[in-house]
Amino acid sequence: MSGTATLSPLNLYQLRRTCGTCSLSELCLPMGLLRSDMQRLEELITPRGPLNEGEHLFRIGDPLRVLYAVRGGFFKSYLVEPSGREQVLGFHLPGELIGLDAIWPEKHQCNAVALNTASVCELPYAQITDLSRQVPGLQHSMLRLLSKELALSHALAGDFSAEERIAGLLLSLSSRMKARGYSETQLTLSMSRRDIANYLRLATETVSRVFARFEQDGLVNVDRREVTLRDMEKLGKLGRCLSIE
Amino acid sequence: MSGTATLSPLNLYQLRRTCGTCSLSELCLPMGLLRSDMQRLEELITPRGPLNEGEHLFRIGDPLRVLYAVRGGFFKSYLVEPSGREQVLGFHLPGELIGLDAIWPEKHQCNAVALNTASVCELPYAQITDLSRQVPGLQHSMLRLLSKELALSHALAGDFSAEERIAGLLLSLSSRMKARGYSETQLTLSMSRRDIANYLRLATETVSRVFARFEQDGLVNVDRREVTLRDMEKLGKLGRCLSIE
DNA sequence: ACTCGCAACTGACGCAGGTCAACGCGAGTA
DNA sequence: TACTCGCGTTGACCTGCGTCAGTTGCGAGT
Repeated sequence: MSGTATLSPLNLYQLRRTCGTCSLSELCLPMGLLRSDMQRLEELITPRGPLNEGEHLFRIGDPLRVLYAVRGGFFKSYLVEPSGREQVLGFHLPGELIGLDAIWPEKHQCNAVALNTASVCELPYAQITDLSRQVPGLQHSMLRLLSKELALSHALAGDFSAEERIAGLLLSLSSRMKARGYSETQLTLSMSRRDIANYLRLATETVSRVFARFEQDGLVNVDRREVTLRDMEKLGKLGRCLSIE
Repeated sequence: MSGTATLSPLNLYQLRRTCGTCSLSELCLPMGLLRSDMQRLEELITPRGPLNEGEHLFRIGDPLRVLYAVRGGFFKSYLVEPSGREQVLGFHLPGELIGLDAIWPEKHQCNAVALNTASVCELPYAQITDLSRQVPGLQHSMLRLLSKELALSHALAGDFSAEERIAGLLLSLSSRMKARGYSETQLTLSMSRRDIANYLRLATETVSRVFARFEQDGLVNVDRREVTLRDMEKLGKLGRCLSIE
């Protein structure tokens, strides 16, 4: 469990509040900024947390006041259709920005909720865009992040089989965890089977069955929410199309 | 056919090349800009056309040099999966921007092709972002357009039945045509059944069958690519979730 | 008028994955 | 220990849509 230590609530307060010393700065909004520009960004940022599991960052219709950068913990974003059905849009790891889809029309288009104990940085939207006018790199970062999210959403939209979707999700989580310094083969899923199924547009039963089949075929080991990726090559063949980043 | 006259090649050259007098300016990138700012934007823009049906604007991997604003005609964007399968990402009407998903990583992520004779405005990306630093409204427009595309992509990702998807597409086209001054009930589909099917993640046969069923139930009249929407209310009930804008 | 080619339509059939129901299991609670 | 509650798993069954194959109809070229 030492691998996930910095995600635990105990350590949240030990994280420095400056981007300059934040281990996530190379993944997050300040990515690639000059030191001096990064300092100007830091002044706008307010840390917030800890949030408990199930606590919401924002809800559909809330006015866009701040964007959020995940600092620790996992989030999911989801929308609620008129029918009442939920639709999970994504899972958000430390270093990732949440709320970008609210820029038009300045209201949040989805809900965002913590999947476990978590903390974030608040980035006041108006001030960030002001600053981004003076700091070209920042402007580009914003556009880049939005553009990337769009590409991801496009990739997910294709019609893939249940196995491809699940392999894709596992690979995506794996590479994102690796980029954050964790093991790329030992994953702890923070989300329920229902969230996974909903995100991938499958039934929870199908997720269970595919996990079981993957285990039988030696692709993974699954123990509740602990997953070990055993055959990255085969997983890669299955999930290639779906793993951006 | 007079309703679609301004989309025909003959009239392309009669369109003024300035945003200020372009009938699309309220839908397009310059939306909401001051007159003086709009003029600065105009100076960056190069008109291009006519493009013939099947001619590509750009292809996957092309470096991002310019963004394109559709001036006349229809485009589709699509990507090609490693397996060789095509995946239609969207249809683009006059006034809409194409190429936004190339901002990260500065290479086009998809192909864009004219569905009929068409023309565009070229917006040099580097200069647009430079200008957007001085013109806050422009920066916001860029973010807004990207954010909107993201919301649309999210909406399309849900698991909807074939009927809901097709109703949603018809409604989306209807409202977008209406915003451009055309009839909201008389549509001329510029895309083939295969493109529609591919875009909606269905089989072409399913599209045929749903069109037939809709016609039988009095929701629409279909004659090849001419579609008349007859019962907007029922269509709305079916497709509500899918029609953003 | 004829063929050729392609887009669109239709019917028969099969299957991936959804639905429904039963059950196991761990975590709380008392 | 027993009782509940939610999550996850498994099996039996069902169905919407994909696949395949065949037909129709329009436009272009000769």
